[in-house]
Amino acid sequence: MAKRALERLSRRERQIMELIYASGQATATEILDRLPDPPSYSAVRALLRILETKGHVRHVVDGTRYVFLPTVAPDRARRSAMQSVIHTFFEGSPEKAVAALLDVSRSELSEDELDRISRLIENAREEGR
Amino acid sequence: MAKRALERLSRRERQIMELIYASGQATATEILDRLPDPPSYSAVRALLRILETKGHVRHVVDGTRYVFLPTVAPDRARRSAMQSVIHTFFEGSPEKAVAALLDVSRSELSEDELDRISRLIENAREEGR
DNA sequence: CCGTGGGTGCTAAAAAACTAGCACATGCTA
DNA sequence: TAGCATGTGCTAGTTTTTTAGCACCCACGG
Repeated sequence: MAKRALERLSRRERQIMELIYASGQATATEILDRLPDPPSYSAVRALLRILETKGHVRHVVDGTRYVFLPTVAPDRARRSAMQSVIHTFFEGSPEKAVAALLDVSRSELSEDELDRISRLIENAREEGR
Repeated sequence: MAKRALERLSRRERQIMELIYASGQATATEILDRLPDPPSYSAVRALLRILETKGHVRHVVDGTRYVFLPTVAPDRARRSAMQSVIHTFFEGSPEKAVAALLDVSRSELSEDELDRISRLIENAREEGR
């Protein structure tokens, strides 16, 4: 699969991929429900078929339905998404990205989470040595 | 401007917006140079005109050329991008996002930067109290 | 003061994306 | 077991996107 594959998708394709990434997996119906300006059910299925042909998703059969999954491992997808945001919006600076991240989610972060995040940074520091 | 506006853009429009966000501003020529599968110069200009009509960019005149800028303040755009990534790829968990972020950019982070990041977290902690 | 290089706007047409609807399969239940 | 609900594949058509090319404008150097 080509790098930065998300960049090359059409609008709908991308919307669908994001939903699938967000849920880990999804059926046509679920996707239809969550899609903004929802098209027809048929249209969603057609898009899914295209995405499958292009290699972005695969499906497994669950009873009578198809459940669609990303072909790229979640872990890889995440890193690649994060990298891409850092590059596009933060001039490649992880520091600025962390700042924005904390800012955006300040209210939802508990003490515990902040602790764990601190620890992550400590680890990074160790490994840098 | 509607929220999550990036979601609604066509493929080329999105590619162009990302380039403009990444550079802060850009001319048609610059965009053409950086666009993957570059179209014609004319095509880029047409897209820019559309983006301007839709309110995503504005231009200022620089000598004889147009320089295009995002209409959304960089700061807002950044937060919104970060929020969106957290939601789509990290199940809404800032902690997981930070982990990935550190992971991805481990090699580029200096001691100093790590220090500054630690301080950001301390601040967040204070404010939480 | 004319030609050239580098701009711009606009339009028409090609290409790609998107969509609806039909035909068919399967499981369930009255 | 017939009917219904819920699936799927496919095709053809519409709509949107993307594109090239033409007409024009201005600055500048010879």
